[in-house]
Amino acid sequence: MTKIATWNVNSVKARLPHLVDWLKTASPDVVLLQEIKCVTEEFPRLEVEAAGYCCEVIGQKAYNGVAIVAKQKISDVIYELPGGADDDHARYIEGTVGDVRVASIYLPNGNPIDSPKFAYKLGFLERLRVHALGLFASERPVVLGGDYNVCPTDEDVWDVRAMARDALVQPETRAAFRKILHQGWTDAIRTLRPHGRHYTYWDYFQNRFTRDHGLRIDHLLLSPAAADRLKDAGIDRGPRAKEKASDHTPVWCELQ
DNA sequence: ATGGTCGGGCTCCGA
Repeated sequence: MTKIATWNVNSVKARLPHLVDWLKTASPDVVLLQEIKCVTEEFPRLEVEAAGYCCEVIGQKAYNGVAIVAKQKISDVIYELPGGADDDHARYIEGTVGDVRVASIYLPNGNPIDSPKFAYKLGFLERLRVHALGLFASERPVVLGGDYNVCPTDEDVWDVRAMARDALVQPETRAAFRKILHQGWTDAIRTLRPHGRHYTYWDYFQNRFTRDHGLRIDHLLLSPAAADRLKDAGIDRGPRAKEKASDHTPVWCELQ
């Protein structure tokens, strides 16, 4: 059994105790991290290795940054999403662990929707669609995990009215996400829990977590070869309940 | 009713 998780940690340095703790208690084989918020050289490699994990990292100063953390060695790594000639954001890393190709994706937030940030988000989704097509065609087990900053349906939003102007729920955003899904990818959480509210993110404001006013924006997309092996998936709210928590919590799946 | 709270890096940006 292989357990693969995605977690936007909102600063890997601020979250290091929580991360190491979760590696020990949840014992995932692979964790796809987003928003590490440090340059590559400052990633806490020694502490993660001491917990029994390898890491591959692409960071930048202050913002963004993604990593793959795995018990086994990580090979054939690429450190950016192809097709972004003038894109210097550290938002994509992809590598092979065992026989599974995994990607850690930090999709642009895209707010406000009348700014260039929204166009950048839609452009990134289109680049991801093109790249995902190649991964899909490989017929390998592939897991595209990350903070997609997309609420696929209204059921993934605690308050549709409050979010109406938000980039995470716009029809264009959802259409671009669906275009990827429709290649044949399986949304691990929605497949195992077709109904109900299963949030992965709660804003720091207004005690949103304790009131379960959240969003489902962190996703694990599985290629058919991976989906055939899907045994379980879940959202571990434990880390979000802690003091000094990230605003996101880990989402995981188990492949046989 | 456009607030509220984080993290990073340095007086404000991004989420």
